[in-house]
Amino acid sequence: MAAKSENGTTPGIPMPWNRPQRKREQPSLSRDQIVAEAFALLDANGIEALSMRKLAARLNAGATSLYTHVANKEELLALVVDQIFGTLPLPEAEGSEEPKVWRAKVMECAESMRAAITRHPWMVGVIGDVGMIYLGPNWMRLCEAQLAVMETAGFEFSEANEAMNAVVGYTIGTACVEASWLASLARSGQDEQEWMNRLLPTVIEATKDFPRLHRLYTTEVSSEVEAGRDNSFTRGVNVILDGIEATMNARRGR
Amino acid sequence: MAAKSENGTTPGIPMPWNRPQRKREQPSLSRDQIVAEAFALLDANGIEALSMRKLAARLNAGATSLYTHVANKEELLALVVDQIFGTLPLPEAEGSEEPKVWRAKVMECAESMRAAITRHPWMVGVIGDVGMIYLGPNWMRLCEAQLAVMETAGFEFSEANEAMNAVVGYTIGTACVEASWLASLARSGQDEQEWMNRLLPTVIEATKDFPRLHRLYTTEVSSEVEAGRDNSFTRGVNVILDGIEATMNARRGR
DNA sequence: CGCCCCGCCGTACACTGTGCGAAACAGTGA
DNA sequence: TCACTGTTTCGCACAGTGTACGGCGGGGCG
Repeated sequence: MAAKSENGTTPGIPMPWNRPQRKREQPSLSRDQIVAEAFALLDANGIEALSMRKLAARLNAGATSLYTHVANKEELLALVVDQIFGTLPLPEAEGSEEPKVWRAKVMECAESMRAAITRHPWMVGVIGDVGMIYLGPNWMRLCEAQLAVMETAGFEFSEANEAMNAVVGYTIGTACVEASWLASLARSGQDEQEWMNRLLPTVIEATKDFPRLHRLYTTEVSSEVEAGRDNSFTRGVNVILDGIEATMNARRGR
Repeated sequence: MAAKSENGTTPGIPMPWNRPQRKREQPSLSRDQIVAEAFALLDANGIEALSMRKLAARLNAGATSLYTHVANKEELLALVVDQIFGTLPLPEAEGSEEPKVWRAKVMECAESMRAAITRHPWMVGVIGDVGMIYLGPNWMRLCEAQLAVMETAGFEFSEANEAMNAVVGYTIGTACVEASWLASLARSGQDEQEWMNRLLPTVIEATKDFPRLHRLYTTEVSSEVEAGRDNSFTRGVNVILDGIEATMNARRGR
């Protein structure tokens, strides 16, 4: 009773000199720190390396402490994803009147978006868990900028929206397929070329009944896979841009 | 002692007449059954309703029994996904020489693929976990058929491949965005229109700094959201097909 | 009959996200 | 100085997860 308040020899009683003495030594935890560390963890070891406990350990914090800054894991992931989109360069609308200019701007935007997804392949596993990604501020900023480009290029509002959806849809779809490949590649821990060499025989065997795919895999993919993917993507976007431009010209013509 | 072997009144002692009497009554468990039941579970309650234990319970089996038929959960998911692609109609190549015909065929293929994804929105959360989906037999059959259509339409091999990638990429990307929306909608348990009405004010508030998006959400989306998505998708595919056709015409012209 | 093999399953392990209540702390007013 | 308040931190616990392992029991074969 008196022992407790006065000398405190009872083990576990906090005394001034051995007290942890951290007077909230840092802000200690902030949403930005958490997001940043989660990002690092994801980039380092993929999606299954991110658990609330591991993340908290990295931050020298208790697992459940995170929940004062982040509602739940889903929200955390949404924040991380939107932060990625925040690193992409925003296209500027000015000077987009000429076809070559806006095409280049849209192309660059698509390429950087694809690069972001393939550089962080774990994103593919995240967009499924997280609804509402496309309502994040950075994502919206990106969309707004791209719409602005299309509008100053001379598109009507709904045309611009359609065009953007086409490009963005293609970009996300392609990049997701690529990223799911890259993610399973990262898990295997092997070089892309080497992993390809190991996998190719199986694929060729599997495509035995499909002559066109067989030809595709035996001839096309054989060398420099990465550059091949880059070129393929660029051509795909160009095809879409052709379609978009044709649409606008048709409207002007009539 | 004697009671045990002779009259067996002790509870739990197996006696011939109440013995389970299954002489391996069925194959009892098969890969197809497992996949089918997993599919049902996923369709009923989404991705987080599928655990090996729950699935096994549905099949009156022990949890770990599944592993004799399926390597792990990832493989199971891959099987389920490929089975979905197996239900899609295969386009036939014959008669695809005329532009209207092959465009219609490709369009139908894209639409059915999108329909499959949006009807089973949990797929979005799966394509991330599972690499190698696009090496499943049914998926490959689909690709082969689409390539055949493009080739008889007069495209060169690499052109056909490019065209298919463009359409498929756009389809997957768009459908995934839609499905992620639909999945979070399914979790909310509300009607799409109602959920939209509840969400729209927030979105409009959030887009305050982005005039074009603001306009988009205040005017465009207000009514009949589902039909709107359908039309938007169709127009997107048409834009891409325009681009593809232009590419071919350009080659013929030179 | 005995043997082996293989499908089945109970148990166990390591790990997950997160609710709850207690603690530690900063700030305020008396 | 003290009590009180609101916020942040965290240990514990719970209900689950995927799946490795070892045993069990029955069918097929010698």
